[in-house]
Amino acid sequence: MKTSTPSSSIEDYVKVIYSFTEWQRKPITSTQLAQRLGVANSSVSEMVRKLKDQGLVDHKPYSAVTLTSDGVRLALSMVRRHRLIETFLVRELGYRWDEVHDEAELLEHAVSDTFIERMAAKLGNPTRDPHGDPIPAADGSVLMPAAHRLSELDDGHTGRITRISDDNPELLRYLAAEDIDLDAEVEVVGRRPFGGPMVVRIGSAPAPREFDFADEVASALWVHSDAGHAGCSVTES
Amino acid sequence: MKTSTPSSSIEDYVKVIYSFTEWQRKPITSTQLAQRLGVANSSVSEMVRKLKDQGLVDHKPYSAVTLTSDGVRLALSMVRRHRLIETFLVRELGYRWDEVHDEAELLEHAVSDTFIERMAAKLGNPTRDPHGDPIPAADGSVLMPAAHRLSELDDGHTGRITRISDDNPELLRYLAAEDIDLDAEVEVVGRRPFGGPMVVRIGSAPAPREFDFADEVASALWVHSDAGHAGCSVTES
DNA sequence: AGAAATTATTAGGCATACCGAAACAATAGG
DNA sequence: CCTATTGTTTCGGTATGCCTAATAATTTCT
Ligand SMILES: [Mn+2]
Ligand SMILES: [Mn+2]
Ligand SMILES: [Mn+2]
Ligand SMILES: [Mn+2]
Repeated sequence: MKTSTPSSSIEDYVKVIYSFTEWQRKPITSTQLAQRLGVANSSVSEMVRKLKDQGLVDHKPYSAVTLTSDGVRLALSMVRRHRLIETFLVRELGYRWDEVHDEAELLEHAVSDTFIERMAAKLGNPTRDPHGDPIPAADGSVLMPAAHRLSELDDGHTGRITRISDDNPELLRYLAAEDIDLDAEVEVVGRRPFGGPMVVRIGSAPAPREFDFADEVASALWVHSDAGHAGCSVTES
Repeated sequence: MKTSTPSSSIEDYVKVIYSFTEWQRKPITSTQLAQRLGVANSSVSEMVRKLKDQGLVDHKPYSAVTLTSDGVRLALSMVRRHRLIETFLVRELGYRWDEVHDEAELLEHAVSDTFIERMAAKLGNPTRDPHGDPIPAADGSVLMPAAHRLSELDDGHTGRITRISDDNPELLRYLAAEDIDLDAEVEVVGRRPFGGPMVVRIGSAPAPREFDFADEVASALWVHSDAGHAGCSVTES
């Protein structure tokens, strides 16, 4: 069926469906969609039917929702918008990285393509946002950094922070207060016994600092391995 | 009745009601509101009832619509938003003055107060937008420049362009192409006979240029009289 | 003043996007 | 394997904001 100009709700649905599989593996279910969007399950069922009618998703009743190629195209364009706006807010308007998400969530639906492309040009066509998420290019190509959750790395592993999950603003404020930012060096020192926090060394040679990270922190940080230092125990099933 | 957070439709209605009286005298009627908003008269009747319920307008059936003090407050905040965004688009993103209106019309509803105030600070708290319209301050105070339509000035009158009505993008493009901008010096040379165009000299001493302005152009340009050069024939009834 | 034209309001509907409750599938446990 | 729980969809209904057509008030013209 016809696509016309998608409503902002449609745009958000598609963006959430895409984002769910960006760093995970499995496609999203109705309930997960509902949770992420903050709407009732019944609303999702209705909207998914609409998305399917418009050729944006594939869906068989009672199973997960996946994007069609049209859906991916729309999602990438929304993700690009969102992340460019976040970058702009930080670089040009002095926002902190914990403040940008909600603003971008609304602006992404309101600005024109012209606005986006002029903004991108002004920013020098950045390829990642303030949280390290990759910004898809205008042609839809994405450069996904190879990264793993800090929480899943073996003891002794070293690397740099590539991405920080942006869905908990409080966590972002904590990290900012501790002066932990993208590209910081990290080393897994070890783990406290009985499922306790992870001990991590952060910072370069002169002044490395040690932190005890609760699992919520360690699994929000994504690490790119140092060159030359081989993989880790994470397996992609 | 309660005000909650006004919808973007409500914001547009209030803004249009305010703007109508900004450079004119009489309050707006239902039909004029409908024309400006591009909706049916019946839609206006319904929305005006809603605006009245929310305490934003005064209205007696079959008569014009006026803003309450709450309505004025909301309108000024929307006008401030709109004009700051226009200024930002021109100064920071390289938009031309005929391109900014539509973009601002959507953005004004989507950005936060924080965004507006950081933008204003970055721009140095400008007091007029790219078309010369005054930007209300955050506290609601407005500095209206004393200006009259060029079309209503007597022959021989001189002054500077203070404002250019922004509701015809084509006219704005024409003026830009002729290099006519805010603050340009103007002198009314005379009028061609039988309701013909107005002859106007524009530009400073070294290279003044003469133009024949159709009434649509002459009434879109607003002029602030030169200091020391007394009034004109316009009377405020 | 009375009829005609204009302007405004009301009535009845439509589209979008949400909700809670009810009905229906799928999976998990005993 | 059959039932209980969980997940998903369907049903009926709400709130906005828009429309056209019908009606009502006001203004204008003769
Ligand atoms: Mn959004
Ligand atoms: Mn982000
Ligand atoms: Mn608007
Ligand atoms: Mn303007």
